[in-house]
Amino acid sequence: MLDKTYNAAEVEQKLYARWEESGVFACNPKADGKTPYTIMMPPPNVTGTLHMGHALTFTLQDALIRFHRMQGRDVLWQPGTDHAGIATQMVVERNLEKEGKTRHDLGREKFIEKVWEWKAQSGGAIINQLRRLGASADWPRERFTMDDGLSAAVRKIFVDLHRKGLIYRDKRLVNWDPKLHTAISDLEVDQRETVGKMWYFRYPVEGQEGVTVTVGTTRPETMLGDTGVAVHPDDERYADLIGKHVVLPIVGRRIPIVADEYADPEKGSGAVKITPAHDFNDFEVGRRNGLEMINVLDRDARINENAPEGYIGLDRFEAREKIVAEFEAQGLLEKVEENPMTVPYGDRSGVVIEPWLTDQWFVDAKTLAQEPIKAVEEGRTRFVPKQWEKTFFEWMRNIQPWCVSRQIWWGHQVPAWFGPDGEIFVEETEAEAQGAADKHYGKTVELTRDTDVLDTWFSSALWPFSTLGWPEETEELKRYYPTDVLVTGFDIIFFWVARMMMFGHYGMDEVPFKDVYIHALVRDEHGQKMSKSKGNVIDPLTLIDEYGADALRFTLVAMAAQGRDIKMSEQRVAGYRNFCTKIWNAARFCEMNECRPDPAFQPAGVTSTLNRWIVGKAAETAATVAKAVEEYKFNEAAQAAYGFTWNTFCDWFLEFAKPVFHGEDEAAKAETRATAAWVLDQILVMLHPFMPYLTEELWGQIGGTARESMLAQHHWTDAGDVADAAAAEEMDWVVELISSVRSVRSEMNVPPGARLGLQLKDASPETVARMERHAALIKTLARLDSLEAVFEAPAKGAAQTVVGEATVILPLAGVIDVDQEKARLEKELKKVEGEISKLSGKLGNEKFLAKAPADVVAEQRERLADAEGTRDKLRDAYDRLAAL
RNA sequence: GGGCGUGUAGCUCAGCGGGAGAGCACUACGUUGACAUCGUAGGGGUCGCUGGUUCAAUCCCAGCCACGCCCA
Repeated sequence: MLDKTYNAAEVEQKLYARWEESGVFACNPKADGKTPYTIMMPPPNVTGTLHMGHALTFTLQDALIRFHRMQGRDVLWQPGTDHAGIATQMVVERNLEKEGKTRHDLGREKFIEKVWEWKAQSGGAIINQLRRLGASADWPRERFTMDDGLSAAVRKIFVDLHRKGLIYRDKRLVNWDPKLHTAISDLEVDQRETVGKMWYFRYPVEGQEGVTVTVGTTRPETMLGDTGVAVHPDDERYADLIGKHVVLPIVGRRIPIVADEYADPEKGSGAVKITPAHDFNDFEVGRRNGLEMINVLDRDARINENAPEGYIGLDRFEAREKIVAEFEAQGLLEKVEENPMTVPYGDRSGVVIEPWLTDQWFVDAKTLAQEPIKAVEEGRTRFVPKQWEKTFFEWMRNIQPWCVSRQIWWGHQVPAWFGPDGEIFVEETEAEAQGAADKHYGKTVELTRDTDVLDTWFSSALWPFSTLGWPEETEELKRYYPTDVLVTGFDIIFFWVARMMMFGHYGMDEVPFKDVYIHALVRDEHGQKMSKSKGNVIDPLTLIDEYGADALRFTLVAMAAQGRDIKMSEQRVAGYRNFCTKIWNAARFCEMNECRPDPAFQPAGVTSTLNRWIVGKAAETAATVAKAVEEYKFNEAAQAAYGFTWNTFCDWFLEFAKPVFHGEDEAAKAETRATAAWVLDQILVMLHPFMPYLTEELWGQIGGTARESMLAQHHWTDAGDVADAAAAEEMDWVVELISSVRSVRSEMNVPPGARLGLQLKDASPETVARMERHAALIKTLARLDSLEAVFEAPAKGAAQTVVGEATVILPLAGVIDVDQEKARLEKELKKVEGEISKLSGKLGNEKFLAKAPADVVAEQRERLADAEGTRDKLRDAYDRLAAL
């Protein structure tokens, strides 16, 4: 006997262990005849803990995975974590800080050891949190981006790309993080809107007493590195100054005035100062005009020795104040304005990023982007929803070189060695580099390895094939690549999706995934982004503790409509917890009434209308759910399953079944029991991808020892053609009749316990037959004690309503309030008359008759006839009442 | 400035060329032996605004208003 209530916490723990032990989550590379279905789990940061965004993405992935596993596919859900270079290094450094140490005290090698120690202890907590969510990944295949195999893949592709000239070392401006002392990619820069200041400085023109050029700047300290002033070539105000020089105040440097279209005559004074070493735009201007590049900042963004005495060593913001003060003192500060602007911040460090001239490794993203762009254009990779293709194209077609080197310690060290003269040897191993160097120099020389490591996304970009053993030609690689779908949020389309596509094409010569399903962001119930600083974070684990993993999962699935963010509310989770309870209780009811699954049950073979109806509906719902999941319309799948389970199965079928179970007809009883059990099984099957725990538990308990397998690996079987339109029509009529009687009773304030007689006036023989066939359940559910077909006027004092061609009469002698009943009938009449006028208006329109499709016209005619019939019967009923 | 998206019941959202829907909330009634984490019934909407296309527009098109996100 099932417990009175479902205990999620207990069941979840028990079942997860059983799933894992029995190996149902494992893929089977040797399974001949089974089509593979593969999803690469986007590896969460090893430093991460489960948040709501993870809960959503992994629930959807698990739903897809479980669904396809139940469809008989050989499923691989490849799990793992990434090493999160900067984030992890920061975590470990913070721990060291508590001991009063820095990573430099330890040295690189010892520090890396510490990181591995940290990873062994507390890293990867998220993996266990994923288990609590019910994620059915192939855990024994878990990978980490710093694993040996994956690291070998990184070295291999780096060397390969370098040989083809697609990775190169270059001195360029990069986004420099002065706190973390590393370059970061464009994507790791957070552009924040602020209101800053625009300072207008006067630069004296050389040899022209009293003549100055005014330039605006938002970063005064960069003037120390100015090497030119630009004006627009067509700007008449400055035409005679082009080619002349200004003398840079404070510094005293003589710098040219050049003509360049970058200067916007409409903005400020029309003249701009050019600092090629500290601004991306100025860098280009400088290059076009042959301007000098003077770096005035050190790695901490302090002023370096290229600046005048008195500024050296100052922090950039101190220098700014000092420079402004100096200009003011010299009378060269024209004005200061408020200036709305965006300022770049490092997304990890939170400090202002400086464009800084350094030697870095770059990937030629432009070249690598070509194949992925083609793949999406040709539909070999498909974005769902489709509009994300635009975002993808937009970025890929304007892609900049990708700076992949980072000046940190934790990560894949760049496989490049420098000779004594700076010659670079890029090889997979030190020995190979030494060999190449020896050959190059004709003697043995000492090499030093590049200390930089690679951007974490570099290794993540290899994930779809490095996890399968690449560059080895493993059977997994052959079988599971390309993968079926990548599921992720739009925020990493650039970071990761695009880069996987670049490297996938490069390494495997094929798309890494056929579909990219982009899901929404999870926000709080007011639509605010969840963030620690706002304090509006909802912890998925807390919700799991309180409502169970299934309730959380179902909430996320039900709300995952394409193209809309999810506003997470606890109330909604509570609602779906109630749904879990509902299913549990329905199962209890079935159990109490001896509805046991019969392995020999043939859904197509049931005979009673009731059973034919529910079997048809169940099969229809299962098909709807399957189709919706295949189209990534998770909310539709959830809604279909929810509606069928609660509204059709529980509210109607089980209620219909009660009179059968309490009746005398043993054959009907047996068939209905078997049907109920079968339909309940169907419900468990179709809900399993969304609610794995509850469904698995019930599957086991209901089946007893007879079930040989767990639901997680049960095949989603086809019920065959069991649709029965006649049965559906008949049961719909029964439902309508009962609903009408209930409605009248409620509106006429008939006490719920009172048993009434029902007269059905002017019903067709078929309808009378239906009523008789379902008399027992109509009586029970509508709380009636008799049913009778009549053709004369009803007994005095009766409530009436219309169902189909017949009038339903409920004698309420002495109980009925005639005025109230009149009012009720008037309301019904008004409603139907409104419909009649709408329909007859339409059908009276010649253009409608001429142009609308015939079936639409016919349908409107039929509806009009029905409405008119109902109206006439309601009028008759009203007249009879009025005649009293 | 460019791009994308969103405005439908009090709230959260489905739907999307021919009958306005769900869940929650709300109101009334209800301990009928599965379930009060429940049942039954009910109220509630100029489908953002303005035009256009169409026999027909919440749905398609254009413009506008409001909000959100991404990129510059």
